[in-house]
Amino acid sequence: MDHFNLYNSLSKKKEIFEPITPGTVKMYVCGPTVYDLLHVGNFRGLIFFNVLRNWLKHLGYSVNYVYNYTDIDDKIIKKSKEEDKLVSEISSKFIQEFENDFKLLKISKASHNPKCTDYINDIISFISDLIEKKFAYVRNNNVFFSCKKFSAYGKLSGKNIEDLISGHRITINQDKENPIDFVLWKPSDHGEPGWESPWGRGRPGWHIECSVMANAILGDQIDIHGGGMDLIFPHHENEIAQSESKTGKKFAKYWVHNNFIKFDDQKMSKSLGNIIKARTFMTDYNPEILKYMILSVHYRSSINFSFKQIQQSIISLIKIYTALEQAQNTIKGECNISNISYFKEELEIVQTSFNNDINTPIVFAQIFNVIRKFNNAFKNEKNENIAKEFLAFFSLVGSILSLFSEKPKKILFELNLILLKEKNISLKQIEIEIKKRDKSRKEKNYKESDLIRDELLGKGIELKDTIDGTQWSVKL
RNA sequence: GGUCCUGUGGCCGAGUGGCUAGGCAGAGCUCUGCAAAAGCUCCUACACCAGUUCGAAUCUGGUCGGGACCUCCA
Repeated sequence: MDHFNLYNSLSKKKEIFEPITPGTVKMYVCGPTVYDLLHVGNFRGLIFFNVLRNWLKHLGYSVNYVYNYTDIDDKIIKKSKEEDKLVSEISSKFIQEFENDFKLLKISKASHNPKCTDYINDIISFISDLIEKKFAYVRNNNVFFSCKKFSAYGKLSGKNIEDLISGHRITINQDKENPIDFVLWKPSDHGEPGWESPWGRGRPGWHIECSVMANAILGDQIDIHGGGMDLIFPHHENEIAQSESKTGKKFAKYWVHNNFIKFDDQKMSKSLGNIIKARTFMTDYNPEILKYMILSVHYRSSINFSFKQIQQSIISLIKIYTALEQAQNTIKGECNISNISYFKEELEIVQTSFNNDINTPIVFAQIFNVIRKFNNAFKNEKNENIAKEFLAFFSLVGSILSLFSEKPKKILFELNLILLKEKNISLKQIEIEIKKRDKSRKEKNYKESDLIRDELLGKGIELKDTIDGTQWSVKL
């Protein structure tokens, strides 16, 4: 695939990617509502869209990437009441917490991280414009968007207005002309945060902020708009309605949506209590594992997290870093190879796969092919050039995936420690046993040394004798 | 009820008309004091039924199963 093909939720097809303005890409991804720590699901989008951005940059585009914070919302207000704190205290706390989590991922930041409350004036003038153009109406200090005025309503989600009205699941609001109309501005009660507006003191509705911030920072038309697939309706549908009604232009050229993370085959949800916070995951396991797991499945398929899957990912990462360590140990001096020839074929497939709607599972398949090829070449002699090319391959692919930049020795130890947690043995015990065994081996008392090794193996610990001494690893 | 997605080997997971990824697990071999790592080899599947086609996991129709959205949600 010579061109970059990207699946567009709007056309439900892969399309050749061509930005509106040649050479530059404007990308907006809906960020979190900041009222709690984020879960791994939120991070799936973040990790995927980072790869998309990296790939676009690799293709030579200059990318303007906006990832927003929704810092005014009913959920934040609810939390502020529960905790008797200011809304701004809650939101700034969780923005900070998010940024702390984000740093652990070691991926580069978006170009902009706008906050909704910094754009209240823009929101007010955006809404005023919609009222002027008769797409919105005022009722009792509320402003509603009139969906039937926007004839293309439903084009993203494939819904039609009649079906939505006949559905029983829409809350009837007396002020609405039509049950499916949605609120652009609503009044704030005493004690709730609010801003003066032509419609009284109030705050923005649920969808307007993304339209406004995208417009303020990126302009009337953007190339890529992304988010989780549950945002398709109503959030993104409503964004289209607002933005296109205001500007009369097509809002986003490509709509890109990532699928969900399930846990033990169930959608993560608060009611089921199976939410995994990103921080918990990264503390219990490792950010590298999170990135690896998320990218090892195509972004439009759902992923299932389970303990077994996590273990498998750890094993795969150990395999990768073991080879990286081998290569790094082989080369002397700098590794500054720009031309990869030994792994040319695999690299081409990698590029084709990224071009094919960011098909990361195929990229991983190539990574393992490259590892096998490298190990094969190293069976007989240690060829420094191949090691350098191997590292160059990983440096290139790793920079797009934002993976594989850890120090092998360090992460291999950490990964094994994670696996060790599930075993009934401590690191200290293992070290003592290894010393005992070394002594026996030096005395050529192999019967004794094998006994020690077999006992450890029985507990799930494998020993391997290397030139650097005996090392241990966890066997599943 | 409406709209849409999906069903691949023991497990995970790509592939969307012929060449049949990759990982984990399992078996055998090479290497090694014995192991491990690594390599080689094997295990080779596409829910079911019909149709289109020289040829289908891949297209079409139907059946059955799983899931999402329609309500805040990544």
